[in-house]
Amino acid sequence: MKRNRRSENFYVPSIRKANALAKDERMQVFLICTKDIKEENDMLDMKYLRSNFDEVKQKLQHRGEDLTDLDLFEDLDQRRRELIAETEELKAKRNDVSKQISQLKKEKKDADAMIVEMREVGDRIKAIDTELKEVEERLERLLLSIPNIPHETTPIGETEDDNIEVRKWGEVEAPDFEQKPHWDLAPELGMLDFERAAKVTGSRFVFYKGLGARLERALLNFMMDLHAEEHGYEEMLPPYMVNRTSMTGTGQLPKFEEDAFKVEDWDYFLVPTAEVPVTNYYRDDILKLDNLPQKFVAFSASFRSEAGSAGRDTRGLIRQHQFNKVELVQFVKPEDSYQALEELTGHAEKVLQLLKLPYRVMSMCTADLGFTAAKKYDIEVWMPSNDTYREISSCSNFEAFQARRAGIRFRREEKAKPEFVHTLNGSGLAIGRTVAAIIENYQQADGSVLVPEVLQSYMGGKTVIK
RNA sequence: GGAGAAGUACCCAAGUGGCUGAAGGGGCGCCCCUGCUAAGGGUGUAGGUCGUGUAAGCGGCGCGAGGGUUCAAAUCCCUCCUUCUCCGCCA
Repeated sequence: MKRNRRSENFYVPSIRKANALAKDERMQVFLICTKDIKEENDMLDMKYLRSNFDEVKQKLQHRGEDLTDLDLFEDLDQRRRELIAETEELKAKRNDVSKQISQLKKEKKDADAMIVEMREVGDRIKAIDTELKEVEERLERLLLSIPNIPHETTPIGETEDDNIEVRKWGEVEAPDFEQKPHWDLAPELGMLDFERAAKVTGSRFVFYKGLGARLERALLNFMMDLHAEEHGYEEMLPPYMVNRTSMTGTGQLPKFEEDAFKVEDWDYFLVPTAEVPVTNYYRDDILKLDNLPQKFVAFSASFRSEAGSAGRDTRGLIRQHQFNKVELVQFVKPEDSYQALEELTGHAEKVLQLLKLPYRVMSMCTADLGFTAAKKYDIEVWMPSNDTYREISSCSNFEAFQARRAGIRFRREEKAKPEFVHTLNGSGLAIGRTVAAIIENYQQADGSVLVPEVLQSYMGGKTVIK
């Protein structure tokens, strides 16, 4: 019988397993496992959870999540270890006796009694392993459903109103004419066409055209250049579809499958953000210390089902099913991650500063943190049509949460034990929302839109769109 | 899409049921010899993870992945994944 019926390596096999299942069995697996996730990644370290159970539980309470399942942990964990002890004892015996059988056979002696005995042992091992597998799957599901633990500097709160403004940049000036929302102005200027996109695809899609398309492309190039050349990120263009294991690695799955677009007949998903492919780039890798930090800037389209957002931001570029985004991703040593978060946030802010768009930075409270982050800053740009600030970037430190799920580690020294890296990411920025902000903030009384100075060279010298 | 071939440790690679709980090279570490130096000799070299233990250690697992046959699987069977070659189709 195959010996590795359970996970010898707690992180690695799960990835392979999922990939192995990815193609021909995918239909079947999808049917069976959608609600029955078999990933063997865990979210919180089991040993850590075991010895700090009450503390973890208390910290998670601020997130307002249902934690009743968490109480199952201790029982499952104990049962798992009992079963392991049992099966391993039997396997040790089998290994030992098999050697004796081999020896007897070589000497042409009778080994039938031993063989009969081992047959029984084999059956018992099989039975125990079956139960063990079941227990481990339940444990996995449990661990995968536990959100990250908030950092101590994350404000404790119950709603988004408890988010804290960290800083504000730029002056918001009310002009002496009535500003049009971008969804009115841009179609008038021939930059965007929502109606035809609705015809061609459906709601929450858009055609960019003329100088609108040019502006989007200018922003994309401007942002990529800034981060690659000034901020030290390596440029990357990732796949727009990823497999289930990747989505699980970064924490979009198993809990939030309804938010993603799934490719029919494939166990692939359209990326909701470049974070997924870029972070999973190093899945199951052990990085060398010299290679840390690793910083990537990636452009991709992002696809979101916006399930549960029906009726919100129905007009304009703010909430589309598909939007372009430049994403910053970092892999860093644990002790550097909070400084890295400040830097990364600063890199995203820099874009708005150069575009001269007013913004503020909010520290997300425990209730608004999302499933995966330990700490998160949202950068919100001034949006005249809403008469308020709107999120244009989200910068998070996941600490080891994603690294643990995805098996991304590093070694401090040649022979040292691998440790989990910390991962971070942030939009730098969401391009569609930036276009909206520019159109609204840069519009003139005559209905034209000025081109921000830093973009003019990317726009073939154009200074105004009219 | 059709037809073939292959996946073994950092790399190359041997290996068709028990002496392989993985030969042999290369590389790398250490030691020695020699100042004939694009040289010679010796020696060491799974990594990881899980369980157990204060620890040293002990034990389980490991040959792309998953499953099966067997007392026993890198080795036999099934399924899948990936890579390569040829044909077809195609941005």
